[in-house]
Amino acid sequence: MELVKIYQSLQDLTRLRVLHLLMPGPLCVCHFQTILGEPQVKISKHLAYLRARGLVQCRRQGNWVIYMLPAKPSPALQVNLACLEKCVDDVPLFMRDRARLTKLAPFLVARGLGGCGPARLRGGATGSVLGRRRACG
Amino acid sequence: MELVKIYQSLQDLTRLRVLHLLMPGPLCVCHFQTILGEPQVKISKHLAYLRARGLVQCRRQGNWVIYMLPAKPSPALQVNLACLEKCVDDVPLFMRDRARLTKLAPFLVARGLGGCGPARLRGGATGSVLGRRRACG
DNA sequence: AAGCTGTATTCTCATACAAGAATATAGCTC
DNA sequence: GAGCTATATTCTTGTATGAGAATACAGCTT
Repeated sequence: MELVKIYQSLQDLTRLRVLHLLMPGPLCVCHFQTILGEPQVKISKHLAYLRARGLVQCRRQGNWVIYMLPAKPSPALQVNLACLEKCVDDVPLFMRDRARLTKLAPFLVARGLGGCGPARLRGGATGSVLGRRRACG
Repeated sequence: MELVKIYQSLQDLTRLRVLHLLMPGPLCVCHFQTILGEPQVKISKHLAYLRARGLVQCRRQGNWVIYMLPAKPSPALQVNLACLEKCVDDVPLFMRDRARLTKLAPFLVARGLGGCGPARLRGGATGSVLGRRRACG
């Protein structure tokens, strides 16, 4: 049942915010972090969750990974995204997210075809060696 | 976030079927059992779940308990129920549920203001003594 | 290749359920 | 009030998932 998977995906606030931010267009991970103000792991795992269920797709662009809604979303997904947008239309948190998204607009323009712009945030990284599957191309 | 609660409630197939069956009008528990073909406990617990989150209301009618959608559903709930109906419109399982519902129509007419009609199924009962909260009036 | 930046995955712990068995209740009916 | 019917709740077990810490990587850049 695809519908159930969709609802499962929508059952988390962070994921709702992510999807809502993707409606206007693709967005790169670092922007999610900036806009949502959530830690890197959290964002990344929710994106992975959505990816695994086909609610989003992604593409690597140099060092950045750009997420977007599916090119051809299923009817059920389309309907539900539309529904989500309608329901969220006057919820402060979601409006604020969109407002922040708008502020990033200048960079987004460049981002459309290129990488990311500035946008600094919390969360660092380390490094080591291993070998498993990767998410994007 | 009310929306999250709604999506959590919609994330289970049995609950989706229950809500879908309630769209045309109130229904008593035994009919859910008959139509869905699921065990009594399962139905009862999902109804309790929905009740706890305000997605359904119920009223006792003698020995039976009639469930129905909220008299005044929130905008978000309304939108999502409409969305659900749309998404489910051509899914065999849901169509079958509705078909079965229709077959029960004669009883439903009587049920509207009264109790239940026939409709037998699995699952018995026992009896003992204790004291906690009840669900309906 | 070394180091850095951006992002993903693994591990661990805690909690939310889902399902079924057993049992509890309420409201009949006799 | 005893027994029955319709429905609900408790207990138990297994699984999904959420959050965070630590770590793994990929693709720059130098």
